[in-house]
Amino acid sequence: MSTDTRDRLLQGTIDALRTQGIAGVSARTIGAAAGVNQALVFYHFGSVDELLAAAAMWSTEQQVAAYRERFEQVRSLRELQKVGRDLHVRESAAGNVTVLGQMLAGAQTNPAFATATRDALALWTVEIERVLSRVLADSPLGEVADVPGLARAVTASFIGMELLAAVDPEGDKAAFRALDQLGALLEYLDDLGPAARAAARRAVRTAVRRSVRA
Amino acid sequence: MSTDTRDRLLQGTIDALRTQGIAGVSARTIGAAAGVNQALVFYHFGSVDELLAAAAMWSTEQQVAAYRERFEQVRSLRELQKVGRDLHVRESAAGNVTVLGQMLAGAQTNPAFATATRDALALWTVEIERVLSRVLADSPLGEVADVPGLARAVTASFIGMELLAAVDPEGDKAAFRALDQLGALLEYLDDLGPAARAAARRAVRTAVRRSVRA
DNA sequence: GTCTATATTTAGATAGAC
DNA sequence: GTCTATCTAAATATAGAC
Repeated sequence: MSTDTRDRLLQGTIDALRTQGIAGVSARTIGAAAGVNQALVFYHFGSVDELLAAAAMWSTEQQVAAYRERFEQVRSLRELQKVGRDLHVRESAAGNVTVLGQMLAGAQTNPAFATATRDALALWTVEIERVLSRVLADSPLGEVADVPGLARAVTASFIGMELLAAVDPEGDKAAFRALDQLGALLEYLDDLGPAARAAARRAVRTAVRRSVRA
Repeated sequence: MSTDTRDRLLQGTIDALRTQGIAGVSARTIGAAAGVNQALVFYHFGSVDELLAAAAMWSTEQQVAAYRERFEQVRSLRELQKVGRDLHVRESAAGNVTVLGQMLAGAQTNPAFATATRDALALWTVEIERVLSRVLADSPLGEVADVPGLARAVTASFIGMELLAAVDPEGDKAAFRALDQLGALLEYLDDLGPAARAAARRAVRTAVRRSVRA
């Protein structure tokens, strides 16, 4: 069946990307990973690049869908951190996030990849935006925070950490610990009294104006 | 002269990495970018991979050296953010940080790259650690913060943002704005009274214990 | 030390049999 | 729709002339 082979090729592309990286994928490595003939890459997707772009979206859609329910249950920054940590540990082992890193690397010099990767990343940021705006709703940060910007920063940082983890596992652990501390500091602000919260708000607003000018 | 050709090859590798990406570099593209014969890659460095590894270190050493003086003059989180922002704008245009992203992508599936990239990243983190420990010296965060971890988180996030910038410039701008706000919030903590600072310290310590258990 | 020439392998892509 | 066979281009790497 056709749909079956298409899906095998999409999954094979992800597997090849994971084991060979963007520099090592080819119609042949993909075909081998998919268990089908390499010529089918061109029959179904036209070119290797188009298959890579399609696979990035296909894979990310699945990933995001798998975490959507957990995201929906998040009610605090602490819980969001826990989901992020779980996601990092789990997908680091599975290597699914690395695939986005590979696409992102390829996207730097390939406009078609850039479009596909931006679209795939958007699937994550939309989800994170939703969680962040809920979680930050009644914190001093929430009233002034650029939530879409924060969501993008989180996504970009996450991918950076994912890439780092492969070359420096110990450094990656230390980095995650440090980010936990940062989250704790932000949560502390939620527990402040009204006067202190107003002061924090002013501090953030001043910074926003400053960064707009810069 | 031999040293001259070696340097030309190293610089050519960086240029090729920037314009072709890790998936597109080859002895020929490097030779062309360096203005020398492709066979010299093998004569001087043994293989394309070894040249890539050498170039990552060579380039990062230069980069870090170019920013060392500015880092040394940083006395506050605000100033560190400004240097980071400058570095992002400048090197984003020059494409020098992207090179580390390309190496990092290649490192995911190539142990030799992983070693070289970890060493190159270490040059940045050492520098950032120094600045952070100075800047955070008398903030509540500084007393409990995992400064080495924070330095690695900063480095990883920076590279992630750099990769993001190429595929989504608007999203990248928004992300940087959001991080500025975060910095402002942290600076606000420095301006708190003794009682509030003690509370913030406790909040962070609790988070550290929690994350050690997790 | 550098270049030319070339052996060998692998990649992208297509034609045509089934 | 899928596979075999194959063309062409490009890659790594080496031998040997200069």
